Amino acid sequence: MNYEVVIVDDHPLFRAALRGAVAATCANCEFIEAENVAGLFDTLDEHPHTDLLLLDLNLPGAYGFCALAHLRGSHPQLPVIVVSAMDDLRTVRRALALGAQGFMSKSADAATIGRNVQSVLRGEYVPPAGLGANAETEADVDALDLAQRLAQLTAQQFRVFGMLCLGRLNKHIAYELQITEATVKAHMTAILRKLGVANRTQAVLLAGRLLTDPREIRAPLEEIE
Amino acid sequence: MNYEVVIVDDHPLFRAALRGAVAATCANCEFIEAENVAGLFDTLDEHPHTDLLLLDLNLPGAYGFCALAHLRGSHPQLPVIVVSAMDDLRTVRRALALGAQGFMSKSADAATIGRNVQSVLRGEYVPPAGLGANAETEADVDALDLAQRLAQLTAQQFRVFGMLCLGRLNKHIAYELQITEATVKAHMTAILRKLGVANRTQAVLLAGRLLTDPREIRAPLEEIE
DNA sequence: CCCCCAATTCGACTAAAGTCGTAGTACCGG
DNA sequence: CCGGTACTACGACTTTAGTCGAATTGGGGG
Repeated sequence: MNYEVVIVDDHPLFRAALRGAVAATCANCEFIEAENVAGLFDTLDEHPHTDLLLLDLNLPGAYGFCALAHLRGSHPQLPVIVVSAMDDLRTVRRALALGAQGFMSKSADAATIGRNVQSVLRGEYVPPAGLGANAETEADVDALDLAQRLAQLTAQQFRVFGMLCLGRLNKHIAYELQITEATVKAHMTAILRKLGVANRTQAVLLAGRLLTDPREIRAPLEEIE
Repeated sequence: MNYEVVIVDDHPLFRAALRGAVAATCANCEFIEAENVAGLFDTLDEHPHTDLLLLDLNLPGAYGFCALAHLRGSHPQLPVIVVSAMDDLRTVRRALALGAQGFMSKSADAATIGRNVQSVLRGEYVPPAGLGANAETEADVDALDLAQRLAQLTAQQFRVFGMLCLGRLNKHIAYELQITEATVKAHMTAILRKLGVANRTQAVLLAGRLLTDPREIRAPLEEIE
């Protein structure tokens, strides 16, 4: 069969490697590539019948998780496999919580990659082996909680939320979605409620915590004085 | 001339070495030393006319970045040179983003250190030489540009910006700073101009790109009154 | 078939955010 | 002493954000 596979990564070499690994197990695959989030959505507009998306999380601007959230709204049916250099438990959980059908470390070998892609193309759900074995740290719970709040959003609300994360005005969001500003505001109210925040600024801050590199978290703050 | 220079580092030997390197180019410098963040703020209270602070980032507990953020609020006009064992690009640009006037690697030689200190004492902005030389990616230039925009903020504007990054309303910021909401809005307008963005949501997004984890800047700024 | 529920949409209203002009103050060089 | 400059502060407007109530649509059960 003929599959359309979109690959998003900012490193041309890695895109090529990924393409090679998938092609080895899928002779008739057609590949489309993008190197950033903007390019990704352009590509999806041009190829509405994409069968699979391989998404790197560490894109320029670090909007990987936001893009994933946005995808849930704009292309709910499109299976996504997250390909990330960071493969710690927290990152994996957040990616899966945001609706990724699969997760692969960048250090995975070609055979594993090909196998996972095949599985997802068949409609399977492919979390990495070993997930669920480890105990949850407090940070994990926090991130999961956040992701689950995001998961409550409806499709349209996800689209609004995605543009909110780009700093757009309600007016612009309304124009993009072909609806009235009043409607955008209504969605915004629902989003704020579901995320448990008071205004759009706090919503963006909350989204920023999803983009946070867990390894960077430093010690608590009381002892400063 | 007589400069008061505060040196903060937890290793006595390194403090001595730093003192020697600076003294070689600044005969009349008076040195005050502290070995942790608490000692730093005590010292600054006792010596309110300090001309320069040499701050190690790798203090016990890794509160270096927190301290830097706190300093911008409590002692906005005090020039700070960050001295760090970690001199990767990410660390450098975060330090500069938080308002450091200079950055030196701990592996720098005495002559370089003395020269940089002299430059900063003259009011110059001294990012490390390596930053311009080996940092050619678009993201790096972007980050430096953003850091310099942040450095344009006045003391009061920085306080407002800090609370903005907590998601506070203008009303609350006004209450905290003991000024009118109208004044907060005026500061906000200036902040948005200097950062080159259109509204507070975009300002928060911009901050998120520089300060990977907003929680690091959060606490110190909360303690400013 | 009808009812219920959820999603989407919108208009009218209130609250918050942001702009513009202006004024006081402190500081610096001539 | 005086003019320029930068920071801070505020009031009056205009624009944007957010809430509330309500109408519409498109499915599932009973």
